[in-house]
Amino acid sequence: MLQVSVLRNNPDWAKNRLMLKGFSQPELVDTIIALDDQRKKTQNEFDLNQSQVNQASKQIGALMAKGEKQEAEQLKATVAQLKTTLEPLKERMQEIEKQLHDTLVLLPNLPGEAVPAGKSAEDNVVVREGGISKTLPANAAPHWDLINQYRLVDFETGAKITGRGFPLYIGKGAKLQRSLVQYFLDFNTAAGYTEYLPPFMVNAESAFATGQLPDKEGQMYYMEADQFYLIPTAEVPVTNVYRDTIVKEEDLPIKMTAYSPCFRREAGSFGKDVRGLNRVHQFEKVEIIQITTPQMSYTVLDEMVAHVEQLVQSLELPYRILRLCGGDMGFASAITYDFEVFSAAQERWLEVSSVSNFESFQTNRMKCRYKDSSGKTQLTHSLNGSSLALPRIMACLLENHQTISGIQIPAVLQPYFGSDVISLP
RNA sequence: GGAGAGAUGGCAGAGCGGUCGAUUGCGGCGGUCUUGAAAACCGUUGACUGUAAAAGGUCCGGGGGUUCGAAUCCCUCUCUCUCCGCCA
Repeated sequence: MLQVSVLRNNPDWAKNRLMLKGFSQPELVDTIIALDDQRKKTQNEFDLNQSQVNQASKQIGALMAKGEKQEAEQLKATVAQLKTTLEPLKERMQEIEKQLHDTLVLLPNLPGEAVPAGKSAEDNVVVREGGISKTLPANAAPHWDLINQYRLVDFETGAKITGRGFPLYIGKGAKLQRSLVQYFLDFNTAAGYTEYLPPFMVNAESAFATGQLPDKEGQMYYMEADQFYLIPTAEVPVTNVYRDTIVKEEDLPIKMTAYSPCFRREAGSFGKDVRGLNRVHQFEKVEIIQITTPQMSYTVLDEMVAHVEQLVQSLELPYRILRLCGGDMGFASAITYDFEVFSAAQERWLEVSSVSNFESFQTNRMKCRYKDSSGKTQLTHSLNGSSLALPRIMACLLENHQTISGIQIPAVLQPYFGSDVISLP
């Protein structure tokens, strides 16, 4: 949620930024400022009245104590009179505040100055490429075939148990998932991230705080009976650890990591994009999250990008890093870097990580603040990134590391996986 | 699922209809003392809103009510703890 003060300070600039993100109603900025003006005015009127009521009530108390009943009764009548104007003012104020909030919540975060203009994925900017490209055997197969050959994932049985997009991992496939999770968590904790294992369902407050509500309501699975949402990412429960808190400046940055399954309805997706492990309703992911001061957040962003890059490199995969253009960014983000790994057998890039700085967009919703050196309370900045999302990493591992004699396991994973190759059954 | 107890500032914990935004202790910050530190002593220390700065307003788990006046009384919801039941 944007701060009204930011919009007030420079409405035209804010509108331009919103348009860069492809937001279709920049005029809402003016609506918000007008509502805020009304709010202030009404608040002022209300406060004035309330102040009189408060004073009179005190006097009544004093008069009663002295036993001057007559005067007290007179004052009571005055208060009753005042209250007839107070009530409608209060109602009006609540109404305006609700309108203001409901409108404010519709605005996406403003993209930072470094964000390139553009509408879709084609306009993203490649920041750099790296990693190892291997020459594949002549009969190289896409992962959905490899999965069958090596008996790693059974989509049909998953569909029988639940539905399409709920993969059933089997044997070495299941173990590879577990190995990756373990490895990623160890890699993150070694870099100073504290490991969390969060609840996999959240309430509406938490989903609102990180920006999933009201924007992405339809993308989440919802438990009607208990009013819980299945998490689309560990970002939601873990960032909410610090909802409604004031942290000490010396405790920043706060670094957290968590594994979780992620549940996404992905309503409306279809075609070859969803083939195999490319897009599923339930997948595993390890996430990194940081809460920092505004001054540090862009340094921290670079650090997180470097961290994820090392992780991708260690898996011996060819990758590239993109800076997303305004139109391709998420609702809550101020700047996002995507990591894509080249899937040789599919001849396409697959997104495996997304690292974003949310600045104060989430923390303003969450009321996560800190006291700066001058003693003033200020909003913190929040950032997060995947390190990493498993299904596509698995897809790329299988495709890029396939050889005639089996799937080679990267050296860093071997201690976790317990062998250096997956052979045909 | 059933019964009971509770929810107050960073923490602990008073407060039982007016003088309570809230006693006190701990912690934090500033100072005195000290070569320095500790101890002791003195002062200071909630959030939000509002303003040029004030004043003013709101907040004692959430929501509603009674009253001129509510942290205090009533209703309701949520959560925590204890006991019982069920269960991995």
